[in-house]
Amino acid sequence: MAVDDVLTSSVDPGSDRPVYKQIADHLRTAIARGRLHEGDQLPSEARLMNHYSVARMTIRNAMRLLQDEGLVTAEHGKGVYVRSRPPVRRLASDRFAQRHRKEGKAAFISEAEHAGATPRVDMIEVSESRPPGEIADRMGINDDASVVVRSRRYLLDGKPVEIAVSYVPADLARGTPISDPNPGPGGIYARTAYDTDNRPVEVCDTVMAADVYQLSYELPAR
Amino acid sequence: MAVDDVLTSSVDPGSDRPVYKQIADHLRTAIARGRLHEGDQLPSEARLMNHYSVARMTIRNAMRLLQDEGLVTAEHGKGVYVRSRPPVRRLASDRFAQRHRKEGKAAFISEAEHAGATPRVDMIEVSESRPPGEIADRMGINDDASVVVRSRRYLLDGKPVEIAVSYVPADLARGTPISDPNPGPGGIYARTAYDTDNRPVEVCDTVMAADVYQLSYELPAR
DNA sequence: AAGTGGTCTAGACCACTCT
DNA sequence: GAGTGGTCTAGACCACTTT
Repeated sequence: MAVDDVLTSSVDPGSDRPVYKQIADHLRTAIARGRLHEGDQLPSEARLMNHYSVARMTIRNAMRLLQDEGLVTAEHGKGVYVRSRPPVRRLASDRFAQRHRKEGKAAFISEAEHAGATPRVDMIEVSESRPPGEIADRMGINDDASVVVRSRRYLLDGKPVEIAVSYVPADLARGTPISDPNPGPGGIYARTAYDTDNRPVEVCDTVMAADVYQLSYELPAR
Repeated sequence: MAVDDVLTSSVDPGSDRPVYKQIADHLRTAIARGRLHEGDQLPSEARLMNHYSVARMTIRNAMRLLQDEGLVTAEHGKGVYVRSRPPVRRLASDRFAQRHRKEGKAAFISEAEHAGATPRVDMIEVSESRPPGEIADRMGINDDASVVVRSRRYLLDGKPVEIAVSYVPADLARGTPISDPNPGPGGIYARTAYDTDNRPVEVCDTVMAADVYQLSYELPAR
């Protein structure tokens, strides 16, 4: 069995490198060298505990590392597998833009349901305040300028997978549906023509769960 | 103290939602609502254990969640802080392309040293094989076409932060420095003119550690 | 020395999947 | 029912930072 081929090495408890990282190294190398192929099941936690003679937490820390790296996925009750297919959702550059153009919510829900998950969007907050320094930089405005901040959280099956915070200059947003917690169908982009001159009209910070998303971009070599 | 303002709520052990996620929710909300500001220190693990009456692992799981979300950073011996500055490295779209154009290694090392970290690049492997199905799709070539696979791992202070695997059609790579494990100064892009026709000449999969990188893009609204 | 997060042990019970 | 990963407890020792 391929699973057993992997269990050939041992760890050095006296090493500077933590044991769980050494174990993760072994498994990562096994994947990189093709001893574990896409879709293969990794040895179970019990097996790995037994092989390396360590506690379960140590194995789980190693597994978490590989999950964070996107190399494997854990399936409750089944096992841990070498990642083969795109994960739940993939965002290519244009699709990404497309989704955010539609201001997320509706597109997120339809995509999630298509993937068989239960979506939820909550923590919708709208407030007017000063932008963080970095945001101000990116918008090319002053630190003490006023911006409308909109934040939401996206959940799949109760699990938060994305947090989006967008900033729009207050003088552009005031009195428009942007400053309404529920902008209605179409989202804020149903409004047109904010791009009358050359200044940025929105900055959106998006934080996504590393084990749920796979981002894919096409970049010019230049 | 701001730290104590956060410790106002309790968890429901009987809830379907795991306790550590409930705790993460509390802290996340505190950050979102501004009760914890950028740069603020979160309550220590000991404090949180005491407040929520849970084991340390439960607190650490909550913290890990927030770290994975990029909301906080842990500093050994000091504390956990609400993320304020860009993390170790930030990759804007063009800088990203730029770095990979230079084929990573040299740029990575100079950037890392500039950030005060000790860089290492290892696990450099070059082999000729069949592309994974998804890669073949992205390159617009057949599953049984031959590609040159180059993989490397980037480490900061011994911690792997990035894994890059690039694929180049074998007929383009064969006999060129691409198929040499050490392509010499300039990397493989020192070679010119692979873009004679319209087919992709390289696909590069990059996996980055979620708590080290911050990706920033500018996307057209279209 | 005291406080912090990092690693690790050795258990426990649970939810899920498969047979 | 057996096997799997998910959550949780209650400790321990360590490395790092600050006082």
